[in-house]
Amino acid sequence: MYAKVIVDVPAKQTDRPFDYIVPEPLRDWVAVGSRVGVPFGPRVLQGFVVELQESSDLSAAKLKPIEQVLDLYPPLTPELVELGRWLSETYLCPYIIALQAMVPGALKSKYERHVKLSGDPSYDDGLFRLPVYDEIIAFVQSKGSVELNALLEKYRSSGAAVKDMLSSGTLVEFQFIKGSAPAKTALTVFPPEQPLQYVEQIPARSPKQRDVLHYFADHPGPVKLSELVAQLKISASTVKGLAEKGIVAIKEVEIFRDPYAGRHFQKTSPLSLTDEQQAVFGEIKESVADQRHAVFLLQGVTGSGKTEVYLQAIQQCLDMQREAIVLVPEISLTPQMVERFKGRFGDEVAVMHSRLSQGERYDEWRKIMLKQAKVAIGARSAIFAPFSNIGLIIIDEEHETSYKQEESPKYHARDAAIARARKHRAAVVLGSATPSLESVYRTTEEGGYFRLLSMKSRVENRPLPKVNIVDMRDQLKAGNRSMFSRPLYKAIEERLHKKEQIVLLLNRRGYSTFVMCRTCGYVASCPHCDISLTYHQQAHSVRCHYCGYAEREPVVCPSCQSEHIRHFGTGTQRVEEELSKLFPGIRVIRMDMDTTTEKGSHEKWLNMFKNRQADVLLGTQMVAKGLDFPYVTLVGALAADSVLNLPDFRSAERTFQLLTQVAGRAGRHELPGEVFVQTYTPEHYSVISASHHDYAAFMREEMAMRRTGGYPPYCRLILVTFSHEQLQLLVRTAETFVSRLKESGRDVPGMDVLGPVASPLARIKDRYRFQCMIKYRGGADAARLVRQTADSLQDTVSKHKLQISVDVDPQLLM
DNA sequence: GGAAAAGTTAGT
DNA sequence: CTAACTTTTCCG
Repeated sequence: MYAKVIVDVPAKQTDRPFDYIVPEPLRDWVAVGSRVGVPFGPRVLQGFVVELQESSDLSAAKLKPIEQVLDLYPPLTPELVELGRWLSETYLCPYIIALQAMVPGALKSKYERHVKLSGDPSYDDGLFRLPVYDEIIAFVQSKGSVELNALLEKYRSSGAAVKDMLSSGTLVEFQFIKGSAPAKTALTVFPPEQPLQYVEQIPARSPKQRDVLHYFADHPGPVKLSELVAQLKISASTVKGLAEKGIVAIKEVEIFRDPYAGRHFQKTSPLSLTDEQQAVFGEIKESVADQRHAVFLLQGVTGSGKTEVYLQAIQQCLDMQREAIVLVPEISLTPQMVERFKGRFGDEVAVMHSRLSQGERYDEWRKIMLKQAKVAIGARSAIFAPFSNIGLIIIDEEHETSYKQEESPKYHARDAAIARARKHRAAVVLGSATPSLESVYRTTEEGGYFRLLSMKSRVENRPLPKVNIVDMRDQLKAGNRSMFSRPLYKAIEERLHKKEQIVLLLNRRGYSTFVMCRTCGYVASCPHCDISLTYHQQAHSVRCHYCGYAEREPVVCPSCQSEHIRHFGTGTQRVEEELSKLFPGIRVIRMDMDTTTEKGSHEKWLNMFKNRQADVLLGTQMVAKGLDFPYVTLVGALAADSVLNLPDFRSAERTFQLLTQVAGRAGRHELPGEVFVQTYTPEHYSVISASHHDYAAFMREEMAMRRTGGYPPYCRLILVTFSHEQLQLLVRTAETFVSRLKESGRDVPGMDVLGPVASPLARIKDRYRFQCMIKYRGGADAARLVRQTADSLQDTVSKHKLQISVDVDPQLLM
């Protein structure tokens, strides 16, 4: 038997399968999707089996056997191996990168290079040697074997000596692939069938052992040793005594780290649906029942009860003995959300998100693998949950940009979901209050086969909150220079008085704090990137968001020596300061990157707010999503249009979505809500239609703009970014690329190559960046042409370490 | 990606 | 002529 293997070298030349012999003893272990260790050139690499065959076209002399199988079960299903192929072709990345992206981080290849003494004392040949040789030998001997990097680190100045000893054979190198992530095990006690019949055998001087038997009489079934010891306040040796008598058995049993251990989820039952919900559910249910592939775009206003529809649709799917995947944006995967799913489906739910430790994430993934979970809920990468019989995929807040991965493979979870659903004949539900234009377009006749479902009213017919637009130019004219307009100030005052709660949104983008000199206008900027440095209060430092460069906050201007240099901008910290100045004694919870990095902090703050231990929840984007607190009656967007001024054709869409989302946080329960939107552009259609909760009006305007401007969804985009330290070479290569692509795309109708131009982020980490945009329509195979053209520049790329990055369907045009 | 092989250059 | 350095090739 022979296996085709994709090896772990993400390069053009190795981006193809290599044949290996499957040795007899490994036959039962090697399958499509297995992770294996294979000899490749001079070393052993990790790889994935993508095909098995009876014969190979290669001569027997060239073939080598697979060295090891790395996991008990293949970490990828054949379907996922195929999906990986699709990812690599659609998003133009090496196959191995796509395959790696689908397995949990714990299984990413880790190679360790170790050295040990060869045992052949050839160094003792009487020749003079530096004393450091003997030191190294003694060190390696004492440890048995040492990791090469550690050794080089320890004897940093004697790297040559280590190298010399390796080449002379005194030291030998061996490397290994760090095996599969170790499953955690626990000692577990297995009781006999009739515990009480053994009580007689226990001598009276061992009362504790009798206690154990009585315990098992009440609680049949195995139990963790540690738990038993804690519950009965006995020592482990007591149980061991029983085991030695052969009455109980103690075995190592694999356990899952349960990130939600010790928490009880209130079991919930299906709520009764409103007519609107019922209608929507009916459609989805029918498609799930028929096992027919379909994509539903569910447009439901905030608070219309989309989640309940999801829950019942999942139930339907489980009843069909099929599995379901639920994707939610990372920041709305709150404990509240998890609770709703665990409450309905209990242990059948696996939760995957970035705040879990690597081990926890691995265990959740394995629950799916071992068919212990039927529902996977998680952020973007949960779309790769290794299920084999998917009936339903739900993508909540489908318009969220976080569904697009910014690193290779630059996939969009929505499209990956559809690709998977087709193979499984599964239904896809894309839910949002503000669906993306791309998805809406695909519900139209010219755009695709999506079916539009909508829910226009909130549950129990609660009204949507009243939205007030505040023109900040008027505030300025009236002499109010604070970041709180008069109307918002009054509203805050009133809520404080009534002991109701307030959510304040400050869109950080474009408003991060920077350091500027008021005398000469100097702005502290990164020496390696074309971007200004961001001020961080705790460390009194300024930092670069792109390369991590940091320096102390300057006290005098480096340019003109003036002392009038200070930090500017409206960060959340400053809003917090101003709030406490304006409203002494106000209790503010600030949620931003600085306060939510610690594990569990996110949850802690939200719980505090929920328990009304604070009056105001102040934050960036993350306060706009999915939160649901009954006492919130006021929402303020402090700088609603900060996104609007960004040079991105999606800025109006983003503004509309953000305002609609944040407005939806108010008045979700008995108390009515009110919203204030502060803006310098009150006449903009995105602001106006958001204030009227008028999605249709916004959609009409924006679609028209996109059509005239020639932007998605009326065409598709590919963004190609080139980067290199030398500007000249960079520009020359980018120009060559563009002219070659134009040449080969000459006969492709509707394909347009723009640029090259300097990237909006013109330099990052000392590398200049140029980009070119490809617009195309319909099924034109633009991606293939781009790949061919990029490949034709391969020599320049590898010779000068020039980087070409291709982003199909980019979300950020940076 | 990394080592070996092939090709190129410079130094006596 | 070869050692040192660079480029190319290939890995199953």
